Amino acid sequence: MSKVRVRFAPSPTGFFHIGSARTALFNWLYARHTGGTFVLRIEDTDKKRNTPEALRVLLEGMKWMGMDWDEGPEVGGDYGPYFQSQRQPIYDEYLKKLTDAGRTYEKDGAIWFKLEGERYSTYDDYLKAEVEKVKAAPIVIDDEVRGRVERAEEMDFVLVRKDGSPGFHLVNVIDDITMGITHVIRGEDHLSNTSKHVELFNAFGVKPPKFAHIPLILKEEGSGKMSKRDKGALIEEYESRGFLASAVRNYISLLGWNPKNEREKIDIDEIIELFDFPGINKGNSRFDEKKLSALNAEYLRELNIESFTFLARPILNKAGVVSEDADEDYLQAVLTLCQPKARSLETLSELCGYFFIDNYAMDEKTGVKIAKKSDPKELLGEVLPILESIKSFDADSLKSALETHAESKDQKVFAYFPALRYATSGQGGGPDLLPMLAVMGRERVVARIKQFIG
RNA sequence: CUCCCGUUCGUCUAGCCCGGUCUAGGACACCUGGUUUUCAUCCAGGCAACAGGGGUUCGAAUCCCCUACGGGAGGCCA
Repeated sequence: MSKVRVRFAPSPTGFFHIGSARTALFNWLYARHTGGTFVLRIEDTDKKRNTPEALRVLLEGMKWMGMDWDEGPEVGGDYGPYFQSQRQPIYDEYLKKLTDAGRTYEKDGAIWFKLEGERYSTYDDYLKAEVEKVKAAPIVIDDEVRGRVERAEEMDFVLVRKDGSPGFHLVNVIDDITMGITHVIRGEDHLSNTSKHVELFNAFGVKPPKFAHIPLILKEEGSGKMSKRDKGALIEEYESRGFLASAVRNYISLLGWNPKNEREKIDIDEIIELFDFPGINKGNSRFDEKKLSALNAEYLRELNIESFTFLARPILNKAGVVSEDADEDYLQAVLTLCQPKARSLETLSELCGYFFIDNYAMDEKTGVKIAKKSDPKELLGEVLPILESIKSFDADSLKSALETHAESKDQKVFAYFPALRYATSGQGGGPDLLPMLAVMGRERVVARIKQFIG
């Protein structure tokens, strides 16, 4: 059996779309699973849209997701060039084969592919015109995902546009032939195009590769497939929002594929091991950011504190919560407390911002709730001297000192907790209170309580 | 308009190929309870689906047909 060669052939548009990312991912996974080769080919024939910046976005998105390519831009390979814009001589050569075989003709300045079969003229409601159709023999493909699919082309199609540029169907097939592609894994939106492609493979006298048409990702709300403008459609957006690449990759691998072992959080090595065509679903799937977030939160919590700090720092910088030269030890101490509570890096500044800034917001609901039970100022007034005078400002010392005081007042120590938390953080919830106060430090805690009491 | 593909809880899905073990399993979300000083943690429980109809069969989520619905493709976009 020949070695698997798959390709991801995006057209740089300036965005890295989640659907493209998943197509890339499935190709990459299949290559890694089979020990094959993953080729990255750039379909940059549309000169207007294909800027260096657009290419950069694409390559960075690939790298962020951890999808490395064995052949393509930056790495080269034996089947190049890997930019369609540089492959014109190859297209000319292959087009000539078709022309020599009598399978092309010119019309309206463009070059068309000539189907074989009986021709007839008919009115087409979609084209709103009288057109020539062909009774071509049906093309049968044995799709790795869908099984047998039969479809007959009924109209000649354009090979070369009248401006001289080669069309998608032509270049796609020629590139797959010349790059030795063995498996074409792509979105189901190409399933109907496959009969055109197989016609071309046949005309070239080349055995077509295997096809695997994967289901589409539907937009979260409304109908239709996910498109650039839809919420959550862009990979770079997840990156900037602080999602973990491993979580995004894990989530989208589960959109249309299933490991059948009832587990959902799976590391990439295991996904590679399990990934194969039989696990790919036929039905389209709808994107669900909540589920992505849940998975992301799981990944986030199991990060070691160094990695967590490394990722959190720029996010907190950006939110204006932590300065560039913030104290590393304090930052890490705070994050150690916050990490188990974190659901996303995106909301981290809301979760732990008060550790760093003094003008934190006071949550009104919590304020009302606390005031109902007791007078927080009175409670805080009682414990303030203790906090000011305690020898060591650590969690254990605070605990025993506060307990002793509470007993003297015939109170439970917990009676003081809500007010302490609220005064020092403005919130009703957060990390364990005593360690939290210890990390904040005496100076900060005392100042905040004084400020609160007024 | 034509052709192609699909349809299991709100969502992602297991089960379907090789019909009985499915009073349809898991996960996210949601609800309830527990733990906890609190909470966006953790634990337990709950709600909730085989699109509809016809067949085949002793028996169908599983096989066949029809309908409905969803998605995609078809104009020199890829």
